[in-house]
Amino acid sequence: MSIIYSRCYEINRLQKIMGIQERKNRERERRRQQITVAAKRVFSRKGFAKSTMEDIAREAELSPGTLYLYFKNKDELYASLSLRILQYLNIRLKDLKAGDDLDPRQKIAAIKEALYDVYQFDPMVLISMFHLQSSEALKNLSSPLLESITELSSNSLKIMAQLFRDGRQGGSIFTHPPDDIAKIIWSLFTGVVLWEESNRMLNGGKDVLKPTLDAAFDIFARGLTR
Amino acid sequence: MSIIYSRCYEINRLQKIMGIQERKNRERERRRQQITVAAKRVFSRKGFAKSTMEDIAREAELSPGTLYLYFKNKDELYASLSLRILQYLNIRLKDLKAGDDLDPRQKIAAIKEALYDVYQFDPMVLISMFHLQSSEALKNLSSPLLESITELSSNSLKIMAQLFRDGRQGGSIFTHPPDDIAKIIWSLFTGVVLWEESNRMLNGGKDVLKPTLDAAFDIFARGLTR
Amino acid sequence: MSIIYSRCYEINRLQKIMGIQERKNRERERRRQQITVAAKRVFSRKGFAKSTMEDIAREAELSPGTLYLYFKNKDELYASLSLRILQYLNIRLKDLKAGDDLDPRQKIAAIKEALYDVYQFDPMVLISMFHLQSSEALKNLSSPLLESITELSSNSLKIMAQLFRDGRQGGSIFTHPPDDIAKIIWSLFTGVVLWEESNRMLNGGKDVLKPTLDAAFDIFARGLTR
Amino acid sequence: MSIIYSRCYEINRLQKIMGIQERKNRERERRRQQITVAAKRVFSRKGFAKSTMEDIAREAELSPGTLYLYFKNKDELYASLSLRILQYLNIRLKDLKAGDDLDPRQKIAAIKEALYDVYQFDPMVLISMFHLQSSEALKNLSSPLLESITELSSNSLKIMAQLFRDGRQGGSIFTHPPDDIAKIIWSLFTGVVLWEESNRMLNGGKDVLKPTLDAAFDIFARGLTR
DNA sequence: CATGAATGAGCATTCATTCAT
DNA sequence: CATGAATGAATGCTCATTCAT
Repeated sequence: MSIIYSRCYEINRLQKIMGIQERKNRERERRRQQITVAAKRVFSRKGFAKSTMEDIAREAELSPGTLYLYFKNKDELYASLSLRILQYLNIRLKDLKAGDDLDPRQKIAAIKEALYDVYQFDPMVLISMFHLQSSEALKNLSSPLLESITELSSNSLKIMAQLFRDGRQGGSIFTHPPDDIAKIIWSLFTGVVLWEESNRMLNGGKDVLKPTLDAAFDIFARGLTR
Repeated sequence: MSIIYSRCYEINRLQKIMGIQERKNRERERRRQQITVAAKRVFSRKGFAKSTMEDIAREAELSPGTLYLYFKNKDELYASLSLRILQYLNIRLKDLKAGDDLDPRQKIAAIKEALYDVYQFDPMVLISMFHLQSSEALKNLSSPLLESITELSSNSLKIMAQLFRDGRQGGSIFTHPPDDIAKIIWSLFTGVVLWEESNRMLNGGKDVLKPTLDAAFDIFARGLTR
Repeated sequence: MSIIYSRCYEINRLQKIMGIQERKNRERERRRQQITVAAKRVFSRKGFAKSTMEDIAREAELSPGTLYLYFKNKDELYASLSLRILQYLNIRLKDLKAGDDLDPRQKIAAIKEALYDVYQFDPMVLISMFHLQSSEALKNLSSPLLESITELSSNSLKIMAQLFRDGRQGGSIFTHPPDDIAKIIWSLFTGVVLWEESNRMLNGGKDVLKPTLDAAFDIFARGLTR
Repeated sequence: MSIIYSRCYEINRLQKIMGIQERKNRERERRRQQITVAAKRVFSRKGFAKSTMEDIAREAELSPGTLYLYFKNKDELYASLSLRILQYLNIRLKDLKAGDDLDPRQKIAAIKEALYDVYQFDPMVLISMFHLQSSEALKNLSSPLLESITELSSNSLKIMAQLFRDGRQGGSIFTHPPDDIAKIIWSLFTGVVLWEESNRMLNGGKDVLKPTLDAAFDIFARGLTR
């Protein structure tokens, strides 16, 4: 009898383990998203420093305590926003590199589009990412998160550099090493975004990021090949 | 002792009668500088968010209350740091424009030096300025200060644009309008500074700002003229 | 599989029909022990104030909610630890009193051993019991638990007093009433334990409880009889 | 002129420094007392764990922030209560030792009075001191405070031991070393206080500490000399 | 002008407890 | 019975700002 009983128990347990774990994980990921989305909204509305955990909790229709079940602290919650955008950048660049519908030169030209898409993907968070990166907030992050950020960041740069290397084998002659080019392109991109952003904040006015970005990359591309 | 004391009184009275307004003003300006310098030091040491008004007061060897006699609030105190650097940038660019030892082409090349000097002048504050500009802190500033900032900022851009216009009359043919070029150059500069800064913070490592900046401006300059 | 499943159902039904109340009770008591043991371990490791219900649940390999099926609240859970030690003390003293291998004088001498055994039985919890007894925590306890504690406590004192009364009939002449002696002995015991404990915490050093306790009881015994 | 001026300045400054410093210190000490008294009252009323810093601030008719100008944190505030009582004990014992109106035997007998006075001085805080000493709270204290506590504590013990040593030279023959006697007396004292305290808390009833203490010390004294 | 003690609103974080599953 | 995710009140502590002296 005890054998049958324990078997029943086993079966139930197995059934539970099978289906439940993945549903749990999906549920958990959904909650994280829910919080992330709320955080982004609050942050856009009230600014980084003025947003409180309670604001975010209210926006997410959760209690403050719940936030801490999914994020270690406020800094990590904010950092996780940056993570998402870096992941997106990474994916876009990987796809670009892997794609076979473009020749090396075209791929290089397409980097600009990828970067602009990143901005489109989440303008506010992109801005905040610059905040984060140049700030003391980095010191409070847990190492796994910090490592993810640095790795994604350096990975994106590496892919860009590789695209330039491929371009060189495709016949282009660049004036500078691919690694340098990659990081300067990224700097140019962030610089323009920041400038247009602060400019719009100071003077109001309309969004002229796209044309400015086009001009900047146009000049840059022209100066790049010899 | 009482004799000395009464004499002191006389002297005070005389000083009052003389009533030199300008000395007052100069004195006042000296105090502001004293505070500004202290703020900069504290800020460099402890980071923007972690610095308190009391820290600054202690560094300035003043009391917290005194800070508020010279600055409306913490945000204005910090913003005033940015002001100084913008003033420096402005002066440097004005001098460059007014100088007659360089021809238009050389002047354009000298812009890079001017920008790098701005960074040298006060690296930490330059970083913080980017923070400030792209942030909610701008909303708390009093209009006079905000106007000063925007005016200095736009003025610097205008001078740079003018230098390019002069260069055009000096024979250079630019691919883009001088105003656009000016703002893209500024963006490139800030972007590179931010990148190198955050990179050093994340990965440690040595300061390679200068070579990166050289490379960036080199590429850019090459792409600029046709 | 469905066959097995339906059989499981049968078994469950049978179990219900058999409905052994006592097994339920024994099971319930086992769970309480499981929790109590876990609480003690956590408490010893992290200290009274720092231990959370979740810590205890994790240690007991149960969920936090389950703890509340067996204990009304955190205070009661902790109080139940004290209960166990008082029960032990009670049993030891009862046995001592009932035993017929010692004469009255020897029994009195054996009290010291009993008390020391209580300390050995669970040092940390004994300490915590003093905390509890002299504290506000008592106010939050439910009356049944509180009554158990006071009853066990007073019972132990009564047995000790009885031992002294027996000793008087055995020829010893005590300078003070047995009830007073009993409570002073208990006080001496707790005082020495607390002192050695705090001393070890403050100054580090090795455990010298036993010799101190011996000396204390030695002096006390000498002063007791006339 | 500048000499006279600077002299005037010096005189003013000296006058200020002279009178002000001591007044400041006295004022500061007064505030600490104010807070300490309030803390003691709140603590007596609501118990150690349930008292909040805000409660204490309200009782002291101050704001929460002010408390932190005088005490590093909650633990230190509470520890400072213990400090006062240890200081009192120390003074009482020093006076006892220094006094020349009692012979060595009488001094030893007077220890009991001193200890009882300590209890009278501040019963609640004495209790809390036992809490503190046997608890994890010790770990959070700053070293100066911790050192003061341990030093005062050990000092008191040393004085008591010395009194017994003096008694030995006065002709008394003790069964145990003076150091051991001192610590056992202290243990006996604290044990009795705790017992009576918890007993009154559990059973209500009137204060019978004095007679119990008398009895305890009576027995102990009798056992002490040979 | 300068002071610096006092303020008190504000916030991140914790954790005992509950309840739908 | 058991679970454990969610709760949300509670709290220690901070710090920009004020104001009586």
